[in-house]
Amino acid sequence: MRNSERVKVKNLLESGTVGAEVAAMGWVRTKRGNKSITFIALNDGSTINSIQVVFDMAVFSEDQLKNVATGACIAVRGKLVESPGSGQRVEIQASYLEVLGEADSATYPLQKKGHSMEFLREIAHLRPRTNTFGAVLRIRHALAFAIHKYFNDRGFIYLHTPIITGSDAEGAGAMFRVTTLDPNNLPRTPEGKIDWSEDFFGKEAKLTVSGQLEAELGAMALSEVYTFGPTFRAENSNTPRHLAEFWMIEPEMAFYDIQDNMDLAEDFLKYLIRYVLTSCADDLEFLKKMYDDELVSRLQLVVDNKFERLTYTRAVEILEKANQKWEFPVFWGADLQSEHERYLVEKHFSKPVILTDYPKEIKAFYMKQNDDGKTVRAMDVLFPKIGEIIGGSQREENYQKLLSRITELGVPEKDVWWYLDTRKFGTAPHSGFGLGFERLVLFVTGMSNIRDVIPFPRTPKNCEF
RNA sequence: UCCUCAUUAGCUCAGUUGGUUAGAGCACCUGACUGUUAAUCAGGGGGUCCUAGGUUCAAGUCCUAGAUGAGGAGCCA
Repeated sequence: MRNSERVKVKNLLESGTVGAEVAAMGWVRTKRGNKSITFIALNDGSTINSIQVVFDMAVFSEDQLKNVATGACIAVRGKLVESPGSGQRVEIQASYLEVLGEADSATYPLQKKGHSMEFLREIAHLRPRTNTFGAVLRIRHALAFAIHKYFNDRGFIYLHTPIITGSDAEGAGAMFRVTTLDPNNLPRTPEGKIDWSEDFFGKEAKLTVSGQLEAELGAMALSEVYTFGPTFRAENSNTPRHLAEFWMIEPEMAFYDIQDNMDLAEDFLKYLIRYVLTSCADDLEFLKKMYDDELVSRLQLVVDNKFERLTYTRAVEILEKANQKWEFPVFWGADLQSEHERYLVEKHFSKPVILTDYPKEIKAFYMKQNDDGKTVRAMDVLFPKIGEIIGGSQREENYQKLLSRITELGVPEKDVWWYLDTRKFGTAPHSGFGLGFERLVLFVTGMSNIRDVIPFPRTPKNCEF
């Protein structure tokens, strides 16, 4: 059977004409039956739902169906009929069966019954075949598509920033080294240090931790740009919210101040969630039923409410007055801890919160300094359950102020001369933010571990598949 | 990286104050059943109790170290 004959399961279930001769291909989820009739639930990933294929054992032999067990891949042809059973609108009355790939039922690891997420991580090559991962991966795709659509519809240019970087100044954490040198035979300088001039790029190279600095270069020409690509952090983070390799979206906009930046971030997040609510309703309903009863209402909460905007200073006042014991003390100048952020979002305001104007000491060198000399125009968007989902700021566009901050923090000027150049030649007020893609998928799917919202997670001590 | 917990059949787990031959459900195999919905019913096979030491007449159970996993924290997106 050829693909041209095949109809996707989603189309058969939603709009298949009763009485039509149809063909389908997919993987067997379950088989049940007796000597006279066999039922197979067939899934091709086009939807969470499987189509029921009915085999009349007067037409098919037991031998033909013997090796068609959970996990096998088959092609079937038959008549689409109204289902007398209660679980589905239509089913295929099979007249032809082709086994494309058997799956030995004694050794195939996936069963009809539930598996733990930990076990499924060990078989990440097969877990897309489960209902849960099918739903998560379809939602992940929908979000990725919606991100491009949102920006494209608003005239943003998709800018491909480098994955390998020679700059160590991004300041967002430990980096992975990229080298072609033989670790057992490293070239040395006369002083005995490693001679990086002998390496592939003639200098030390790393995997990027952020495309922001390059995105700013794009914004200084194209006005509005965004990046959407892989990002790497070599931190030894072992939490349900961190990956060593993850995807990040970083819009960067000329002429936007911090208010414009917040407006964009809020509108963007609401658009994405609304998109999934309407286009992935089946998958969300499944995840809600299986894992998280409040999933849809939590998404609706974000879409329906104006995000609360307040300054860091005001937030510290609220936390100091809160009748609550903190593991970490709250005072002006301290970085806010998870417990503080969660209190603001989940207890005090009960909706997403945007905090602005943080002390400059706890934020990056490129953020625009306020006139008070103490704070910078940073903004963090905090969400229920997962905490910080977006971090951004208005950027410092004044050459002298940026240079003095760089000097204060000891960033080598030779590493960022090109970044400083944008402030020398035609500088402009501009802003941007970073959104961790998997954090967004985590929030939208209600999964509890970030390793379960990316097909092949990379974490400390884990690089299989 | 720190703290806590866990590791027993393919999967999920039970296993009492240390004591005879380590159990259950599901999965798998065999059989029954003329429309099932994670089908049902009957029977069967299946174990390096994470690893290495130690205590003891006796260790799945107690002690030490390690490995792996999870949760919390930090770092952050």
